[in-house]
Amino acid sequence: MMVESASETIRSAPSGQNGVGSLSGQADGSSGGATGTTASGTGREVTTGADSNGEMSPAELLHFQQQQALQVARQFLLQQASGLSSPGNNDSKQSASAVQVPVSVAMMSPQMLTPQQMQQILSPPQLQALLQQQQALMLQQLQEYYKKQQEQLHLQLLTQQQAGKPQPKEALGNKQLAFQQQLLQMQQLQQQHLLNLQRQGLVSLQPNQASGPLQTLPQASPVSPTAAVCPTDLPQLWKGEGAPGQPAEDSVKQEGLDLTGTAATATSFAAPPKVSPPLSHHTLPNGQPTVLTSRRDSSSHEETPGSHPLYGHGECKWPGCETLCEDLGQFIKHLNTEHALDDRSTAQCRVQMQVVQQLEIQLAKESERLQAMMAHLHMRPSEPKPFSQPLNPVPGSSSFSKVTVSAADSFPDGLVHPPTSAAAPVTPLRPPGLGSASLHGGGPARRRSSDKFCSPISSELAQNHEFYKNADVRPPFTYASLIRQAILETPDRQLTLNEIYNWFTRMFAYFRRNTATWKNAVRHNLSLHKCFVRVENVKGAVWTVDEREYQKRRPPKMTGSPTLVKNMISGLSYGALNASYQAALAESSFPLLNSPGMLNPGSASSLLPLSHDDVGAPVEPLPSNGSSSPPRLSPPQYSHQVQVKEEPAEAEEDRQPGPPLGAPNPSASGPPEDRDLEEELPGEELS
DNA sequence: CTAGCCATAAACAACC
DNA sequence: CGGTTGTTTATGGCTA
Repeated sequence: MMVESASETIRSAPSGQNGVGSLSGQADGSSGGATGTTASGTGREVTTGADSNGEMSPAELLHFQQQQALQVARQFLLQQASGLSSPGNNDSKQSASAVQVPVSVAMMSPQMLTPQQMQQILSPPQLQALLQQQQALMLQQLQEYYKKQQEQLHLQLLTQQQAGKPQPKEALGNKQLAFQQQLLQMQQLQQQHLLNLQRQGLVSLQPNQASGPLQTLPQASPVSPTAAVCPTDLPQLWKGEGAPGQPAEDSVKQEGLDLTGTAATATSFAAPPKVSPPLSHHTLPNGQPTVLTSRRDSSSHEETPGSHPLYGHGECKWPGCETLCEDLGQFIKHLNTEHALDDRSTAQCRVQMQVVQQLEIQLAKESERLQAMMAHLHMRPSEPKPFSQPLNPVPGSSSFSKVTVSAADSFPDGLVHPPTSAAAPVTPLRPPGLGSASLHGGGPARRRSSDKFCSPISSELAQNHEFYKNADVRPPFTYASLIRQAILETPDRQLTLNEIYNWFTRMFAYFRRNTATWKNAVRHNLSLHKCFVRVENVKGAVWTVDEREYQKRRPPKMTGSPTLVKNMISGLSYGALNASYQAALAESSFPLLNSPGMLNPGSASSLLPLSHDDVGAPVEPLPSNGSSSPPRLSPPQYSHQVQVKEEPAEAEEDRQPGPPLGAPNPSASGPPEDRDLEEELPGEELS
């Protein structure tokens, strides 16, 4: 994939390297500006527990504990990552000059660095040592975490039993079983990790434990595949590790292998100009406060509480280092000298980031599964809400650039760099329903073919609203559909170009970067597609959508067409994100979120807190407005608006699906309300 | 192999 | 003059 992207990027290069390079636009994109961090997380907590009872059942309690544990883990990972990102950022300054390097590489944001690239950056032995270190470390930490969680669970279960709450024994038993399995899953996760490493020949641990025990998930047959899939996730990322042959890779490699040369290259992705202060600055303040807490957790047994996250057991824990340091002071010194801001450190950070991301992904998966399980057990409506804590300051429409990002994350270029770290926790979360819209191709989570036309976009969007908003994932929709969506979400169904831009950035973390690119694309689409009509308005020119036109060109394609999806995936970004995304796709086995329709209405609705109204849209089953299948284009149109608020619009929308435009598509001319459209239509229609 | 779609990049023109 | 908004054209990947 990376190769693909590379070639793609390069493709454009020939036309004018200079031009391209100077086009700051490129810089924009490459530097991966603002990102997930910003994300506004409309804390739209759709009934987390408000549903029914007010008291907390043991089950719920358990759930919370689980959640908490997961969050702790998440945060821990996050910290791990963020702690690393800073030094990496520092390095970027050096690479400023090396921007000429493979644009492709430069274009990648840190988190997008593929293992292959790592390889290029680091010498094999280095890499290996590094990885081993990392893995060992991570595993250790994970284990600790799991242990903890397990304890918690046990405790909880005990309490439950003692409390003797009016709980059907049977149910309890089920739960226990489920949780135990979940625990096993978690453990398996570790094992898988090990396996993968072994597979790569990176680690030589005994596989003894790696005999995957539970495919015996309680009920969900369709779910089980997940377990099977997991193991492939990591390799996905680390693949190519040992494969010497890969042609594409070779070609890339030729461009430079030694640290000196390539490392700089790799770093170039970052910001060009000056970067934050020296390493010392980061490592200390950065690591101390945050990491300390988690650290204490995991290493309480034998490490000095006040120690540096990278310092333990009297030695430097920097990947592949192991230098012995008598005390923290010495360690700090060592850190500043040996692991100062240089290409190598940067590269190593990346590797670490990858590791963290992978783990994050896994964690997210497991936690999702856990939720689904609990949901199934009626413990509570599962909240697909993936990201919970870290990010999500509400995106002030304008105060966007300011975003709240840790000092370490902000970049000199003024952009908020997608702090791999910060982004990491988010990205791994796969869009819950993603599979649905994007998997037409053929995942288990298939949709009725007719769905193709049915604007999966709005529902899709609604369901994964949060996800796209925070994760730096490219939405699987075409520009055209997105633009349309943006416009339709407006009360008067018209937007100025700038407003459209804003919508994009507001709704998708992905579009907070590469601005030059997608804005151009948006404009291009607006001009190109007949379905977009420009209207002179009081306040200038606004764009509207000609539904009929849009529908016309609808059939052949479809939002989330395989092609598109594929493209998007490949373009997704070379990194964990991509991995997670793909994993998600591959893992279409997640029935709970992918296809609500597969569940009984009851549970389904409870499982999709985002907006039950959406459920109707994507899931055909709801004949809500009569002719809902093929012609109905409008409903989804925007019934979603997860955000809620534009009541008037909604009203309008509702109207549409119904009699006016809803049923007969081609003939139906927009609802009478569309004065704007009407204006346009005459001319446009004929064309 | 071709036709359509789609994404990107980029040149240009008209405005502000 | 520089940025924004719109149009167009070119190119290449994909899928049916």
